[in-house]
Formats: sequence, structure tokens, C-alpha cells
Amino acid sequence: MWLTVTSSLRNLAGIPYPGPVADHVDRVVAQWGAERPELDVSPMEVFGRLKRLYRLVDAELNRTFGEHGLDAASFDVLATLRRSGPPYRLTPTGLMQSAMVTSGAITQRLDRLEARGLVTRTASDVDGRSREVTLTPEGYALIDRALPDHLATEHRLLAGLDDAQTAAFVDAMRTLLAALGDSPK
Amino acid sequence: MWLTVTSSLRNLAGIPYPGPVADHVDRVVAQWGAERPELDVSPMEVFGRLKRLYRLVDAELNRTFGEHGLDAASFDVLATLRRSGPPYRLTPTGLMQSAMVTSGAITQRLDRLEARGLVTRTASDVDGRSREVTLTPEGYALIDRALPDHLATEHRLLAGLDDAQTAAFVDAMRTLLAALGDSPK
DNA sequence: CCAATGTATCTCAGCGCTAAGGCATCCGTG
DNA sequence: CACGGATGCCTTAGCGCTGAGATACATTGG
Repeated sequence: MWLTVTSSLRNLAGIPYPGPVADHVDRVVAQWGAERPELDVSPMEVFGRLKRLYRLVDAELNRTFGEHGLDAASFDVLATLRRSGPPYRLTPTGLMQSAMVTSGAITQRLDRLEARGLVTRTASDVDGRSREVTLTPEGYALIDRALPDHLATEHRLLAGLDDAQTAAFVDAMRTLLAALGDSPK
Repeated sequence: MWLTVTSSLRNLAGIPYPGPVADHVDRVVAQWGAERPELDVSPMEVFGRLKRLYRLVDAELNRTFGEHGLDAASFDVLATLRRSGPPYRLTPTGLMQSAMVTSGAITQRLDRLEARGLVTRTASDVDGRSREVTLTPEGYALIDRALPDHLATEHRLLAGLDDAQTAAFVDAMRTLLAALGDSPK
């Protein structure tokens, strides 16, 4: 691990990555070094890879979702309801906060899931403005079937990282999320 | 650093994160632990945070782009042309590969940029199918103005990470990108 | 109790992207 | 050289999301 860390540190200091694998971001950073040598573009090492990694992972995860007739948005709603525990019921606002999308997006996601019979929407007893979104038995069965496959895909994607790398990865993201104000609830 | 790594390792082993800051993903993992205790949901520690971090960072970066009348898609095209060096000219296919979007998306991005006078599209001399997309002086001036602000935003976002954390973060992403087949060109 | 403000959800126009396909051009092979 | 497949770019329908706003209901303070 120390060898790897040392390599990346050299890279951050502006010394080209010496490893056998130069990736897209290495190329981008090298180009900027030639064109705007006075600028410190080292943050691109992080954010360039974050973007590419997110997009590639997203495509890969959607492949698994597709095998169950779902996409990431639908899976997200069903999984959020499922993991909330009995009675597998949340409000649109709760789903909105968890998914980090607008209320309009949740309305449309629920329209689609309701049309497929995977969730129901009922009026709230205690708040006339609010609705209760409940997982149907069909929705429950579907998410419980899809989840193990999804986890298998995630495990497979992480196979190339050892425990220390994974832990350091999580640690860095946890720190950045805290700085960006991400918090539970 | 070792303390932090140790904490995350304990977390990966299924022991709740003991730190003072529990984030959204900690909560998700705890819920799954209660509902599906037989499943190893530890990869969610990585991919849940990757998604949330990407979305928050993307929103933050777009704020800076917006100050220059741009969004991430437009900035990406202009920056790709700018860092390619004189004569700041690439084909739509080159831009497509760099941006990881479809050809239709590039066509539309170029329509918008061309309408604003930030790039030009001309026929290729050597290949009748191909086009040459060139940065105009206005496009050049705009990206050179926006880039320092963009880098300042990225530096600010990384302020909470020390060098070792940053290097480990980059190392993990580089490994995963290689496993996913991301390569230059 | 009322008025003012806040909250929960839905509506809808507009945006950028994808997927599929069209067209022109290039290139390798027989 | 002719032909068939590959390539480069564009077109278009459709999709999911955002942002702005509408509606209905809840809460707060006087």
C-alpha cells in the first residue's frame, strides 16, 4: 500500500504517474500541464476520476437492474421502502430526501411504480396534505429478488480493491460528504 | 491515518461506524442490517457514497460554471478543445469519446456552442464525413476565464482532505477505473 | 378564531440525454 | 474497380429530471 500511496503523491506534485497504466485523467492532467503550466490542476485527479467512475459504475449497475425490469430510479424507491422495515411505508417527502431529487421526480417515479402495481399511494390519516407510499407484495418480492444480484454486481466491481484501499476510499468520501453537508434523515 | 483506516475496516466488518458523524449511508447500511442481516451490504458503503458525492459535487461545480454562463456539458467541450493545444481543434468523435456521451449529445452541445459563437464547425479537408470543431477567440477567452474559478472551487472542496487521504482516494479510483476498462484516447 | 405563513404533493413546460436509425463517405477485399 | 461493411455525423422520438408554480391543508401568533 505504501508504494501505491507514494506513487499517487508524486503524481499530485505534478510528476507524471509512472505506473504501467495511464488512464484518461492522466492524459487530461498532462495536457493542462502543457497548456496552462502555471495552474495547479491536481484536483482534477480526484474530480475527473469521480465523474468517470460514477458514470461507468452507474451504467454497470443499471445493467443488473435491467435484468429485473428496473432502472436505478425505480430500484432506489423500492429499496428505500424495503429497508425502512414493516410496514414498508414512507411519504413522498421521505423518499425525496433519501433520493436527493425534486418532488416532481418522486411524483413521476411513483406514478410509474404505482401503474406497475409495485407500490400503492393512500391518503394519510393524520395529515391531509400527505400521502403514504406502501410497498405491495409484488414490489416486496421484486426488490428482494433484485437485491442479491445487485449486491453481487457491487461485490464484483470491488474485487480489485483490497481492504485497506476500500477503507481509505470510504474514509475519503465520508470526509468530503461531511464537508458538503450531507447528513442522515 | 491508521486510526481512520481501522475505523472504516471495523465498519466493513459490519460493526457500526463509531465516529461522531454518522452519515446517510451509515443509516442505510444499518437499516439493511436489521432487515436483511444475512446479506453483506458493505459494498454500499462505497457505492452509496460515490453516488451521493457525485451528485453533490456536480451541483457545486455547476454553480461555478453558471457564474460564467456555462453548465458542465458546455464547460467540458470548451475545456477539451482548450487543453488539446493549438489549433484548439477536434472532431465531434474525439469530443464524444472524451465526454463519454453519445454522438447525438455532442451534436446538440455543439449546436448550442456554435449558436453562441464559442466554437465553429467546418468540413474536414481529408475526410468528407468528418467535421472540425474549433474554439473561437470568444470561446478561448471564456474557458480561460472560467478555468481558474473552477479550479478554485475544486481546491476548496478538497480542503478537508490531507495529502495521504487524497492520494489514497485517487489510488482507489484509478484501480476501479482500470478494472472497468477506462483507458486514454 | 383568523390571517399569515409554512408544508406536502402534484402539474407542466422545457432541457439534455439516449437509442435507433438515416445518410454520406471511406476503406478493405475479391 | 466494384462492392459490402465500417465510420462519422446528424436527426428524431421518447424519457426522466428540474424549476416554477398551483393547490390544499397545517400551524403559528395575535
